[in-house]
Amino acid sequence: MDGKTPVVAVAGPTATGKTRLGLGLAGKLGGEIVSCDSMQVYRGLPIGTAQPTPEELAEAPHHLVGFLDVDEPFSVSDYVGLAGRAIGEIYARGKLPVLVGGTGLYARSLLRGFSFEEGARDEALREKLFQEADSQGPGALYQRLLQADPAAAKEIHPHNVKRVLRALEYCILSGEPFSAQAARCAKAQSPYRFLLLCPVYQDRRLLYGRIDKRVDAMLEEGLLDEAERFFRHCQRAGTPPTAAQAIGYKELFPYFQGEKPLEEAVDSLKRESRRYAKRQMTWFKREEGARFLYLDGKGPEEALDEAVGIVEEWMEAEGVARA
RNA sequence: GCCUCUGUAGCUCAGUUGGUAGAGCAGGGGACUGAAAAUCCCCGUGUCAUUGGUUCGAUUCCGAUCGGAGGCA
Repeated sequence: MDGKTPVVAVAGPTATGKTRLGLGLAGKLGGEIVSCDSMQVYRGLPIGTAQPTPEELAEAPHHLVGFLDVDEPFSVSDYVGLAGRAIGEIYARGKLPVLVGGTGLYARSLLRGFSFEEGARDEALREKLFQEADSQGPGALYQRLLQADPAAAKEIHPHNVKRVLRALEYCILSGEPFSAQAARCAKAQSPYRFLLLCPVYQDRRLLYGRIDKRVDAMLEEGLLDEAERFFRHCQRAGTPPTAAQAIGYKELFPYFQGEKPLEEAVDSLKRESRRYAKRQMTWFKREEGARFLYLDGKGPEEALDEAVGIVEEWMEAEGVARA
């Protein structure tokens, strides 16, 4: 047994009951929750980002939920730093860190130990490159990347401006090819011994049914008010906050602008949630070492019992002491 | 009851001057290293309503039948 910090992660598509599952595990195993969600970090958006309710927050200590102002920038590298610190502190307290959330990139970067150096990001440069893409077309940026880092260019589709731009930004700022960083990360040693539990439905219709129901529930809880308040805020703000691209807000904005009837906006919100869940499944399917927990036909109790069984077995095998 | 229009992919429709068909949306698959709830890539066989006829050949033309929409008295 090495001395790495143990982490139990519950990561998977939306609306599969990750929050309840994580809380159940934390309760039975003496854990604290570390969120792994790029949108739940923000304050003031509890309904649309599906943050744990106040009751749920009171059930176990939570970290990285609703702590950031919506106008603050946030990124994977911030996440990995903060989550890593939280996990260390929890373990030092003799508790089990339980990671819960659906942002695949965050989970992978944290768990696999990707490193992010200071200064490899520059808002002004990004803006400049973006304008270049805008005026000369996306092909021009891609040509530049082809020069700077052919290996990275090969991996990125020319139309994917965001990723072409980021790769180029990295090359310019760090003085090394973007692909060199990727190669380093591929060899990175994880600072944790972790169990990645991924709750999923094999029958897609079950998941989609849950998503539709959850959106309706959000609306009943007051999503419209929350989104409209955020909409006003975005109108006042200069640069649009990251959370303005979150599902649950961006689909409702056209309604507030009077461009779309509510019913249509809600339909598109449900559709986007379904597509998001699909993308998440694609991500976690190829995530190394993911242990799937199939939920079809199971109630929350049954799912939790199964999860506890899997985690206990893992703790035993890894020699992780119970809190 | 009569007249006109209409019946093609899950939905909305295009099309074939007769050689068995294609778009949008929905849906499916995939990628993913500092915006990731973002961004990007790939995927279209369906008794052309049913049934007779004309024809070498009909989804396409003609008739009947059954749906749907509108009009007339």
